[in-house]
Amino acid sequence: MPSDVFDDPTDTREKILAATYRSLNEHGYAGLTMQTIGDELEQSPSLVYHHYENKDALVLACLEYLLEQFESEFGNDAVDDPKGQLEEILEWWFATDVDDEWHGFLTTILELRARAVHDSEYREHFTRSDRIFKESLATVLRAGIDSGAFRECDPDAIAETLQTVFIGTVLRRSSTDDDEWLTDVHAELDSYLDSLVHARERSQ
Amino acid sequence: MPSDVFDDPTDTREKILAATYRSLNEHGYAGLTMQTIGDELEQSPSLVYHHYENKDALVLACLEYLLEQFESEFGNDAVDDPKGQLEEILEWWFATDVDDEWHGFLTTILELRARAVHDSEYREHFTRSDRIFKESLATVLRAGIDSGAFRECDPDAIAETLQTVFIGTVLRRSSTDDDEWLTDVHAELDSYLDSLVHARERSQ
DNA sequence: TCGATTTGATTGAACGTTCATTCAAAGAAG
DNA sequence: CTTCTTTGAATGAACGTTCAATCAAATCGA
Repeated sequence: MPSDVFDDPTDTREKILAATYRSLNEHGYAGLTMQTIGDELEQSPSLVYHHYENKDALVLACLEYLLEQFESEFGNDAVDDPKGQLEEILEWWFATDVDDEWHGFLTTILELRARAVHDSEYREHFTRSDRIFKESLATVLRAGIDSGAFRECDPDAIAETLQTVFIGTVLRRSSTDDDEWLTDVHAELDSYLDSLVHARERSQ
Repeated sequence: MPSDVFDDPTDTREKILAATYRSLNEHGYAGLTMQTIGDELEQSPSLVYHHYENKDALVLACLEYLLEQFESEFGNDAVDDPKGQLEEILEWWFATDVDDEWHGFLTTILELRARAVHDSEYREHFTRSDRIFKESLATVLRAGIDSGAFRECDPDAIAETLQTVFIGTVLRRSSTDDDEWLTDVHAELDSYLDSLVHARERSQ
């Protein structure tokens, strides 16, 4: 996702969101000041106040924008190859050699998630975004069950589980220097899916 | 763990750590000021500087203290009932009606973990603490394999996976308003352990 | 068409606050 | 008296936010 987002923002509001995102990426939330946003924007920090109420409103708007982007990209359209799609998602998630843009994106979102702990506006956002993301996973699973690629299982429970693992993975990757456990977890998750989700050989 | 920690700190340094922990719990890292620590301590903020270099050194010392506490409590002593112990850990983790002290503790640690994203000192701490915690889980698993309660499986990989799920769970709980997914994830994790870790009926 | 007027965008300077940190001096203990 | 502990006041930097002042473009009236 990170690539195409904010690629050619035409209007000022969008430019500001882009600058906010870049600034967030570079300095993290703790290092995010109206000044760095202004620098990134190559315009005065005061300009931002002409378009957004205050700093938090700005960051929330940025978050909202990214979510909309996700929705329009991965919005639940028809799933043609559930098994392949699930594998693809896992590959994506566990890729170790992934370019830093994607990892930076995840880390940025993660840092904002930490703010949700003590800020209800952020919490509401992530409650919603988790629901959307989970639904997106569950859709793939349901399609697989319908097509016989997956056995009769609880798509919602599995989607929630996958999401929890994903989130845990992102957090661990961003907050430790180790990476070796990644392949272990990936392998275990494959085993889990193999034995509980993927249809048994020649059962359909 | 939260209960007994900092229960009767005798010397000043420990009192300061206790006050830091309480302040962290109440206001979160973002709201942590030398002033609130002083208030909690019922002494002047300047006193803290007589004992600790600066704010970050203090928070890191606090984190370190909590980790030592964990090590001395759950340090790898002999495991007598691996299966029961594993279940106990899971119950603990997924308990929804848990008193807020435990949840507050996890949330506090989590918030500090978010700092690790942009601060290598914190990152080093969590790298180490993850390793310790994982080893603690792996010890239980290894004991189970030796005793025949668990089948031949990769204890390290499973421990890493469990830990990833745990961390993901804590993060999701602390950053969203939902809780329903908790039981789903717990159930899936049980299935996973049942089919891949627990020994088959009457196999030993 | 051309000047006047409004509107929105943009800026730089300034304000007020919060906070970590320092330090000289007071207090307590032995 | 000396040493360690503790304090209150002061410092200085960082930062979010405000605002009066420009400026360009659009709108309008005649």
